[in-house]
Amino acid sequence: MKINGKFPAWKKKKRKNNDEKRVKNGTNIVSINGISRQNGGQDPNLAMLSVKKKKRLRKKKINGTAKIQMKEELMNSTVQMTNGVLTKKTNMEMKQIITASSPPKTKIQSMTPKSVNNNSTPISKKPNAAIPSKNAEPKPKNSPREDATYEKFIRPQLPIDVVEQQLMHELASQETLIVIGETGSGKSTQVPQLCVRAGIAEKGLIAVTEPRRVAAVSLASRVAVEMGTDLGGTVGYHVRFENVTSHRTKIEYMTDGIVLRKALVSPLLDKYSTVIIDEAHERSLHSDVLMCILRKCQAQRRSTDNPLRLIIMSATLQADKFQAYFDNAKVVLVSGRTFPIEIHHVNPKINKSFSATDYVYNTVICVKHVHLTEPKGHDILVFLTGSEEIEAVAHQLAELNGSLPREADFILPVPLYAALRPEKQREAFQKTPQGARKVIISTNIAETSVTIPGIRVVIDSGKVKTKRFEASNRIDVLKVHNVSKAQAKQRAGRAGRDAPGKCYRLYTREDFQKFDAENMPEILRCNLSATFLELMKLGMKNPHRLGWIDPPESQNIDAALLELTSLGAIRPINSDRSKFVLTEMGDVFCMYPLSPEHARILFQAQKEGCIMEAIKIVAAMQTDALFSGGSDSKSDAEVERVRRKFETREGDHITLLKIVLTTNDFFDQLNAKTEADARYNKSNKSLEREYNEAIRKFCNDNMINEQHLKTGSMIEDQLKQIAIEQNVKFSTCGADLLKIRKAIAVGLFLNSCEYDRQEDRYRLMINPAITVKIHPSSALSRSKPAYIVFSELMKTNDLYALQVTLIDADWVRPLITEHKKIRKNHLAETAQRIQQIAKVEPKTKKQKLIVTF
DNA sequence: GAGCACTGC
Repeated sequence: MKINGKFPAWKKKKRKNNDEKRVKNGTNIVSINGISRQNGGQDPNLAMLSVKKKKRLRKKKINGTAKIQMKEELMNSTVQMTNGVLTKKTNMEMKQIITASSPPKTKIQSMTPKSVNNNSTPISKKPNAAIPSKNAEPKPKNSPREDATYEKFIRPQLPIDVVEQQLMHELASQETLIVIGETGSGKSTQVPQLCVRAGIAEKGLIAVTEPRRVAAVSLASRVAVEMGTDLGGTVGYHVRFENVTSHRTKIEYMTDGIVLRKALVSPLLDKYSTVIIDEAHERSLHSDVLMCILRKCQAQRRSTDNPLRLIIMSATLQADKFQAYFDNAKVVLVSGRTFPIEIHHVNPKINKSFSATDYVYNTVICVKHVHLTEPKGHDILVFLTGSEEIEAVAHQLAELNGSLPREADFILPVPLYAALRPEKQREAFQKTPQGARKVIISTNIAETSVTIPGIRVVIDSGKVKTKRFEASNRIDVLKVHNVSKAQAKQRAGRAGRDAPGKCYRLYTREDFQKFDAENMPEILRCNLSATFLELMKLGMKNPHRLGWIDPPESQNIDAALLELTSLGAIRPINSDRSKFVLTEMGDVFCMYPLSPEHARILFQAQKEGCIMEAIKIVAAMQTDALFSGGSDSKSDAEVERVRRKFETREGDHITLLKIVLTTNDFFDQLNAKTEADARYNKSNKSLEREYNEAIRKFCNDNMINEQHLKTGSMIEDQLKQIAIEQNVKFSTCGADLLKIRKAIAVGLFLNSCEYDRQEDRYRLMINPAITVKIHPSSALSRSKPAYIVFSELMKTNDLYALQVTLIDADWVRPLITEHKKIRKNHLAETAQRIQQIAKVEPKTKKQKLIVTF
C-alpha cells in the first residue's frame, strides 16, 4: 500500500515551502479524493463541504471572519430541551421563542444538582464587568504575520465568560477540578486559555484530550485564532499521523489515545503541568484508562515541584461519579447556550397507524406526517441503526413522492453512514434544492461526529446498533439496543442548532423512562487485553485491584489475562500468582499500536523471515473493508467479478496482501509517469488533477475505498517506523507464502478451527463446543479447508468467522495444548481467588479511592 | 450465500 514516500518531487517541494514551521511525523500525502473525514491537516469542518463552498471560505480566511463564524456554529451548536413538553405552540409563541433565543441569551445555572451540592462552587449571577482582554496572551514578537492576520478578532460572548473569574480562582487553587457545561458553553475552547492566563502553563504544557481527531484539530485551530497565533505556535494539536506543535506550544489538543501512548514512553507526563480531559461523559475506553493512570500520576507528582493538575470536563450533570473518583473534587457548573426543542413521543392511543414493533415502518409514516405538516424548507434528520435499514427507508421515501399531494414539496432522501463512500457522504451537506425537503437518514454518526446545518426536525427511532464483547467465548456480538436517555437527548439536540426545533420520538414516554440514563462505558463492553498490556507496561500488576470508575466484570478481566498469558505477552509472578509482569515479548508488543494478537503476528513473521509482508497485511487488517462494492450503482455480479480477481486459495489475509501489492505497482507506475510529465513543463495544477483522477479511476475500477487505502498506507509506514526503532531486521519471503501464513496462524492461534464434516461447520480448537460458519464474503467460504484461523468472530444471525486463512494444524497444536494448560491453572487460581475475596471482603459497596497498582 | 454502529493508537 505504498502511496506516500514516493511522492512526485513537484509535490514535495510545494509542501515544504508552506509548512516549514510544522513538526510533522506523519506522511505528506496529497488528499486523494480532495475531501475526507480522516483529513490530513485540512480543516475538518471544511472537509464536509462542497468544493465550491470550501474555496469561497478559504478565500475569506484572510480576515478570519468566515471561518470563525462557521466554526462558531459547529463548535458551539446550541441545544436546549423542553424535555417531555408536548404542547403545540402557536405561531406567535414560536416567534417569541425565536426572538428570545437569537442571539441566545447567556444563562447561568443557579441551582446545583443534589449530588454535587456540598462542594460545588456557587456561581455569581452578576454579569462579569471586568473581563480581562481576550487577547491578553502576549503575541510572539518574531512572527509579525500572525499579528497582521488575526489582530482584529473579537470573539462573541460565551456563557462561560460569566464564571471566568471564579474559574480562574479555582484553576489556580485546586489540584483537580470538574467542569460541567453543556454544548455551547465554550468550555472546550476557553478553559485551556484560562489556564494559560492563570499562569499555570509556566511549569509545563496544557494538554487537552478529545475522543475524536476532528475535535482535536478544529478546537486547536479555533483557539489559535482566538489567541492570535498560528496553528502550531502557542496552540497546537497532535493526533495520529499528525503532530502540529512546536517549542512555543503551550496548549496542545490531542486525541486521548495519543496521550496514552505518550504515557507509555514517559509515565509521569512531566512535560505537562495540566491535563484537561474533555467529553469525559462519553466514557471512551481511552479516557477511562487515562483518568485511571492520571490519578496515579498525580499522586506521584504531588510532592514534587511540578504537581499535576487535572481538569475533567463533562456535558452531563451526573458529576457524582467523577467527584467520588477524584476524592471529592470541586465542581463548577456552566450553562449551555441553546435553542428550545419540542419533544413529541408516540402515543399509541392517538397514533393508531403506528406499528408496535416495526420502527422502520414507523419511520416512513413519521417522515410523511412531518413532511405534510411542517413548514417548507425545514430539513429532517432521521436516526436508524444500520446501512440496510437506511437504504430501505431511503428507497421507500423516494417512492412516497409519487403519492404526495400536488402542492407538497419533493422528498429528497439522503443516506448517511460511515461505510458510505465519501462522495456519497458529502450529499448530506449540500444545499437542499428549491422545492425539495432533505431527509437525512443516518446512523449515530450524526450524533457527535458530524454536524449537518439546516436541520429543524429530528426523528429518533430510539435504537442503536452496538458491539459488545462476550468474554466467556471471546465473541463480538453486534446487536440493536435501545438508546440511553443521554443519547436520546443528544439526538434531539441536533434539531436546535440554528433555530428552535422539534424532535419526534418513535417510542412512548413510558419506554423512554425505561432507557438507561447513560451509555454503557466502553470499558465494560470490549476486549481488555490491549488495555491491560499498556497498563502493565506502566507497572500495573493486578488488574483486579485497579481503581476504575466503573470496574469491568471479573470474568472479563480474567479472560484478558488468560489471552495475554497464552500469547506469551505476560506471565504470573512466581511468588504471587495473582500478579503479572510483562515478558520481553510483551514489552515489544506495547510499542506497536496493535492488538496483542496482531503484534504477535509481526513478532512471529520476524522469526519466519517475512516481516515486510506481515506489516502490509497487518496494516490492511487495521482498516475497514478495502472493498467498497454494494449499495450504489455497481451490480452484485460486477462486485463479485472484481472480488474474484484478487481472491486466493490461501485465504483472505493473502488476498489483502495481493490487493496491497497490486496497488503498490499501480502507484509506482503512476508516480513515474507524473514525474516524467513534470519534466515536460506541465503545470502543477493539471498534474495534480491528472494524478488524483488516475487514483480515483483505479480505485473505482477495483472497487477499492480510497480512504481506507490511504489510512492503511499510513499505518504501514507507522509500523515500519516502529520496527526500525525496535532494530527489526527487514526480511521478505517473496512468493513463499507458507511463511506468512504460519506467522498469521501463530498470532491468531486462539482463533484456529477444525472442519466438522457432519455439522458442515467449524469447531473452535480451544473450545470445541463452539461451532462457527465462514462468512460468505470470505474467499474460503466455498472451499471449506480442514483447518483455518480467522481474524474475528462476529455474532449476527449466526456465528461468523471473518477474514479466514488456510493453515496446517501442526502450526497451532503445540500452542493450543499450552493454552489449555495455562487455562486450567488460571481457572483453578481464579476460583481460589474468588473464594478468598468472598471470605475477606463481604460485599464492599464503596469504591476504593486510592489507586493500587 | 450474508449483510457490520461508531471511535482511537
